[in-house]
Amino acid sequence: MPSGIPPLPMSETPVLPETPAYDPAAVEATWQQRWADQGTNSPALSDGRDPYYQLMMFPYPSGEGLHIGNLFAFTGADIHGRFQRMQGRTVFEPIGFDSFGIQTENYAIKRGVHPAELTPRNVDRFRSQLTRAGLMLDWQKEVITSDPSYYRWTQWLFLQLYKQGMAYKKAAAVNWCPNDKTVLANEQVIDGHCERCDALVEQRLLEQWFFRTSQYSERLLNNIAALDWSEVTRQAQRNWIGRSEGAHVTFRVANAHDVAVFTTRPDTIFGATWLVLAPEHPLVAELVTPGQRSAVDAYLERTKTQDVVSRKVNKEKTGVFTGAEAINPATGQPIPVWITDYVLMEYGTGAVMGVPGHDERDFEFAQKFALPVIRVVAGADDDPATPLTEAYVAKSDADLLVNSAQFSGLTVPQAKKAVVAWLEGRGSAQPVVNYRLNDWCISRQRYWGPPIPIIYCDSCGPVPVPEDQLPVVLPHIEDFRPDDSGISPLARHDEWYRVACPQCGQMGRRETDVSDNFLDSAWYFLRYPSADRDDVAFDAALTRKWLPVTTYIGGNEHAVLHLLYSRFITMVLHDGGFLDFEEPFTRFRAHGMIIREGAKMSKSKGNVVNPDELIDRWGADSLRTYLMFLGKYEEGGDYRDSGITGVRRFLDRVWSSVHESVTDGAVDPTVRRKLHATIKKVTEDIPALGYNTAIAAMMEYVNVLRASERTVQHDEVAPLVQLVAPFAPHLAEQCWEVLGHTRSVFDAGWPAFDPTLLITDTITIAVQVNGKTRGTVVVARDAAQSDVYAAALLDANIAKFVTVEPKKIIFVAGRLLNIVV
RNA sequence: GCCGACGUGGUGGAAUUGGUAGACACGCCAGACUUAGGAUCUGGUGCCUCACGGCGUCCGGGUUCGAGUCCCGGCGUUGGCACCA
Repeated sequence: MPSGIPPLPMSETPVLPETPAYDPAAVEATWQQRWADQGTNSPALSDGRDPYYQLMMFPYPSGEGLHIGNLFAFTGADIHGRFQRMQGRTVFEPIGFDSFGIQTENYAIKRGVHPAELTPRNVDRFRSQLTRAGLMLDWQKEVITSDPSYYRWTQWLFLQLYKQGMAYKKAAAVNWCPNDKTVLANEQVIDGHCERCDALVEQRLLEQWFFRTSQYSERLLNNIAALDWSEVTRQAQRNWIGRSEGAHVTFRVANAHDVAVFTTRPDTIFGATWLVLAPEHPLVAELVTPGQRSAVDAYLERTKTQDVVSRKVNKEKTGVFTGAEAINPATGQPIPVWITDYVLMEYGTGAVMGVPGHDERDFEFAQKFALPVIRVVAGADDDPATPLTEAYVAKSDADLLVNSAQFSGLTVPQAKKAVVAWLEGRGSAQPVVNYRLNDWCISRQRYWGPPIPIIYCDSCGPVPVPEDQLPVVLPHIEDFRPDDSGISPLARHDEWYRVACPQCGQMGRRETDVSDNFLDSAWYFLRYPSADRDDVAFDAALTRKWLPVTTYIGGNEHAVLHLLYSRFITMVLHDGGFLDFEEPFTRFRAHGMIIREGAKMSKSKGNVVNPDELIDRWGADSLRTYLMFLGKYEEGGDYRDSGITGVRRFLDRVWSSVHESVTDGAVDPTVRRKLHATIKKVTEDIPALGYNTAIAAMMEYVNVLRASERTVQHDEVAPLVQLVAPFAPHLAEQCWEVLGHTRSVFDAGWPAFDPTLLITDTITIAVQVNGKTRGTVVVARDAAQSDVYAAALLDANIAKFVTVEPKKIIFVAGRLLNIVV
C-alpha cells in the first residue's frame, strides 16, 4: 500500500489537511512494489488491442553497473512508451541483457572471475537499478543472451542461415598479438597496436565463418529511403554500405591471365600508366618474372606481418615491380604491373589501374617510383601542356578530357559513359556497381559466446547439429582464457570437443569458435514477445501481432553494426519464410549523448556520475525529468550538477499543488487557458521527443497556477498529473491516488485540449518601424490593419518614430505591424 | 579527402520554421519569513548608457519591409566513412 495518505473527500473541504512533504524514496518504493504485484507493466500480449512495441537497446551488463547514459537512453524511450499507453495503445516495453561477448570475457579475465559467475551478479545489479529508475518494463519477458534458453535459438538462427546458403567458411585474417599470443577483436587494435601491451599486431589466416551480408547490399541500401529513421543513422548506414558506380576494365598480360580492375573513373583510362595489385592477389605468383621473384617475395613477407589496420595507418607508399607488363586497353601501350599494399584485396577486384594525374594516391606512388604522369582531364583555365605538380581531381562539369583520343573534349560525366561503352564494345569493360559492405565474419576464437552448431566429420565434412539437439551448451571451462594456439579454448575441452557425427556416427569434432556478440543482439527483438516459449524461437501469431517494432530508440553508436546486422537477419528470415516483413524497425530515433560540465564522461577522467547516488539524493522521478530537461533528446545534453534542483523544485510544487487542491470553487479562466495550451504543447512535444520543451511548458503552467493567492482546484491539477506522469511516474501515481482515483494513472487516458479555449479575445501585436520593434499594442483578435495602425500611433513611444507619411505598411495578422517610413 | 550536424546571455538551453531573440531552468543580485539556511516565498538579471537611446544569435558579404532562421565566402566544434581506386 502507498504511504497511507488519505484521499481528499471529493466534496466540501473546509479544513486543509497539512501537506505531507514529498518523500521520493517512500513514494517510489511503494509504487515499484505495486506495479510488480499488480503486473501493471506486463500487458497481455495475445489479446491486447492496438499493440505498440516500444524497444530500447538492451544493455551489456558491465561490472560498473548502470551508466547515466543508459538511464538517459532508457528514460527517453520509457516516456515515449508511457505516453503511447496513455493514448490508449497496448504498450510492450521489454528489456534484457546482452551478456555474452568479449567485453564481459575480458572483464572476467581482468577480475579473475569466471564469466558464468560474474554475469548473473551483474545482471542482478542491473535489474535492481533498472527497477529503481521507474521504467515501465515487462520483466516477464526478460531475455538474457548468455542463457541456454536464448542462445539455443541463436544457434537455431545460425542453422537457418546455413541452410539458406547464407553462412559459409573461408580463410580470413585475424588480428594476432604476438606478445599476448591471442586473437584480438578489431576494437582491441588501436592504430595497429594491441590495446593491452602495445605490441604491433600481425595478421594470421584462420578458417572462419561468414554470413553473406554483401549479397544484401543493394536491398539494405535501397530500403533505407523508406525507413522512418533518424537521418544521421540513415546516412551512417549509406556510408557504411558504400555504393559506388564504375566499371570493371580488363588488362591483357602476355602469357598470363587477364587482370580485371575496378575503377570509378573509367574516363581517365588514357592516363593509366601502370597496373597495380594487392599483395594477396591470386595472380601475383603467376605474373612475377624470375628476375623479380626475390624482390617480390621480400615485399610480400614484409606486408604479411602487418595487420589490416596498421597497413592503413602507414600512409607512406610502398611497392614492388613484378617484371610483367599489361596492355592498356585504351591506348594499346604496355604498362608495368606493380604490387602495393595500398590496394586492398577485399574491395573491388584487388587490382587498380594507376592514374597518377588524377588520383592522389597514384600520384604519390608515381613520385616515389618515378612512373610517368599523363594529364587527361583539364579545367577551363588549365594549360594541358603544363606538367602536373599534384593530382588533379576533377571539380566541376567544366572539366574536359584531354590527351584521350576521340574522347578529348568530352566532360567527365560524358566520358565516363562513353569510354565504358567503347571498351565494352571491344570486350574489355563492363559497368558495375561496387559496395563497400563486406561479408560479416561471425567467428570468434573465444569462450564467452554461443558455440557455432557445426560438427566436422572426416567422411561427411561439416555437418550442422540437428535442431532437436540444440542447444550446444557452452561447457564450463575453468581456464577460459584464449591461448597462443589461435584456437578457441573450447578445443581444450576434449569431452565436449569430440562428438559423434550426426550423419554417420563416426567420431567427429565440434566447431570450437563461438559466434560474434552482434549475432546475439541481431534478433533479440524477435525473441521478446516469445521469451517464455521453449518450443520456438518466436511464435508466429505473436510475431504477426507485435512486429515489426513500432518505435526503437537508442544510441547512434550502433548506427551501423547492430542496426545493419538486425536488418540483414530480418531480411534473411523473411526470405526463408519465417517473417512476413523484411525491415525490423519501423521507426528508429537516435538519442544524443550526455556529457558533464562540457566534457565527455569517462572512468579515466573520473567524472562519471553515479545514478544510484543521484536517485538516493533526489529521487528517480527528479533524475528522469532532469535528464530529459537538459536539452533536445536527439541532441543529448550537458549534465550540470547544480541543475537538478530546479526540476526537483518543480516536482515539489506539483506535489504541493495536488495536496492543497480543493473542489469547492470554479476553475480560473486564465489558468484554464494556460492549462489547455500546456496540454497541447506536451501532447505535440512528446511524440516528437521534444521532452525539454514539454517540461518547460509544464513548469510555466505550475508557475501560473501558483501565481495567485487563490486555492488550486482539483480540475486544475488533475490533467497536470497526467501530463507529468510519463516523466515522473511514481509521483504521478501517488498524486492521482490523492485526487481520489483507484486505478493507475497510466490507464487513465490522456487529457484532451479544447482548441477554442486557446483563442483569446484580444491579442498583442508587435509594432516595428523600419523593421525595429518599437512597442506592442493590444487589439481585438480580428483587428484589421487600419485598426492596428491607429492603435499603434496612439502609443507615444511608437508614434515618435513615425514622423512622416509611411511609405509602406506590412501587416501580418495576429503577429506584427511593420511601418516603413 | 568525401558526406552530415552544430555555433544564441555568466551556464544548460528556447524561438510557432522568415515575424517581439533569450521561453524554461541553473547561477547571481535584492527583499520577505527565519536563531539559522545549501529550506520556502517575492522581485530583478543579454551588453553599453544616469537617461533618451544604441548594440546584440561565430566572422564577412548578400536577399528582404523584416534574417538566429534563407543565399555566398570564411573560421571553429563535432559525428560517420576513408590508401574503397
